[in-house]
Amino acid sequence: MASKTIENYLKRIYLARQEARGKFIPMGRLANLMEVTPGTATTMVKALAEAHLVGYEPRRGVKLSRAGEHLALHVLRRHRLVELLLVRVLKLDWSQVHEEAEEIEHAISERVLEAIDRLLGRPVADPHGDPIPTAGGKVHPQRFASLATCPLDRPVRIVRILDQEPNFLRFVDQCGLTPTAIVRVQQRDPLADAVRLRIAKDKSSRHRVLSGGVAARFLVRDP
Amino acid sequence: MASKTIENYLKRIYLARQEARGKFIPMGRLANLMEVTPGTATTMVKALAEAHLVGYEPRRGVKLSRAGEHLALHVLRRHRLVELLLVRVLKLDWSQVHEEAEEIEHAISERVLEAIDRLLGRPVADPHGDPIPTAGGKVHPQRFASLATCPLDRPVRIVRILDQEPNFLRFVDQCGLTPTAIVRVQQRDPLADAVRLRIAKDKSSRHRVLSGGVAARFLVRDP
DNA sequence: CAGTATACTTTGATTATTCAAAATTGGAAG
DNA sequence: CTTCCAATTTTGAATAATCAAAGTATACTG
Repeated sequence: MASKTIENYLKRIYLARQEARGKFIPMGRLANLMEVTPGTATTMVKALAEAHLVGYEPRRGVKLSRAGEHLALHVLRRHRLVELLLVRVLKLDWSQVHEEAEEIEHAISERVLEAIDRLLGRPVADPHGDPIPTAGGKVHPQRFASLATCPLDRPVRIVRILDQEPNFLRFVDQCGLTPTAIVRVQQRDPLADAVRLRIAKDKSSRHRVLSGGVAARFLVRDP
Repeated sequence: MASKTIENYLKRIYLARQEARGKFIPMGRLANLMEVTPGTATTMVKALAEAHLVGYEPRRGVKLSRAGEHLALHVLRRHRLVELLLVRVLKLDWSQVHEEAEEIEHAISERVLEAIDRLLGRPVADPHGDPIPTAGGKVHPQRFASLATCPLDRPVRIVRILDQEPNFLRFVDQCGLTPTAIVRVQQRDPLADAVRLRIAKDKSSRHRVLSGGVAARFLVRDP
């Protein structure tokens, strides 16, 4: 059985690979993500390599092996189904479930996982819009535009938030920029790095201005 | 924060004290319950004593301190609320939830616990009839008779099963001797160590014979 | 190409939890 | 009392995960 620590390393490596499309994750980056010293990351990764869960090349970095990716996807499945359970059944706040799930994901068996999946009706995305891997370890590849790249003056639906920071999510909630919300980007100012948008369901119908970096964290598609 | 291991030691010590009313639990007994070697139990208990969670007297045994008992009750509360969630919401099998909860109990926060408690409507007992400690750490002291001691030829309601073994619980389920079931003890034969009873809702209305030891694991009260 | 900064790896140590096996002790049996 | 046994405690060692700090390589800079 993989320990909690091993599961977390694999999950982080998987998620890091998403962002930076390069095959190898440098050790410094991993150490940062895991909040450990670089030496710890090196030691741990060498152990993971022993267990054939990752490929490791000194001074280049790590990447997941087939087995490692499979395990990472299982952890992610548990994480995301738990998040959804916490929101939909236990009515927990959207912005808090990530940290809760971070612990629970290591404690639930296949049996409980299946029960959650059944109860929720085989959902395909968690409360942040992150796709839930199947039991077989497949993820539907999403290729969405973001508020930083979608066409101007056309309504789009927010489908995913690429950030789990409670503070950020509370802000998102406040603005009404949650998944399923409909918004329209009115203007982008590259020099000011500003994206100006209007939120559909907002009674006050206020404008909102986000930086390009923040806007890029909202994935959208046609409503 | 108390580790999973510490929580388990405290929980075991608490539960062991229930059975044997003597104040101190001998180390051998604890080592057995924890499935570790005696040396391990001694080491661990000395650490717990350092942390003022137990009182330890060499060659006499351990007992919980006020703080230790408080923590033990918190763990038990988590365990039992999780069991009930698994049965009532996730529809897991009665006989399996104990082992599942054994892991999950260490992973849930106060926030999640409160959400479960609310969702379930502040329940007072888990699926086995075991009382759920309050958030403040109180347990309503139950003083029930058992099938080994209750009056003959009078209907009684099963309210609690003092055993979590999946095999035993499956058998209990099969017989229909689950909590809330109404039964009547027809006869006790001390020499044969046999308790003969009839189950009310059983269509076949069959008799059932249990040993005295097994009968004592069913707590009952007036229906 | 030499010199240095940065990123990475190694080394030596620490904490938590465990085991196996040797040492001890407290009382039971003679 | 002495002897012995069973229950404990002690000792020495192992594993997992971590850190601090020293050493090494890579790449950048002039």
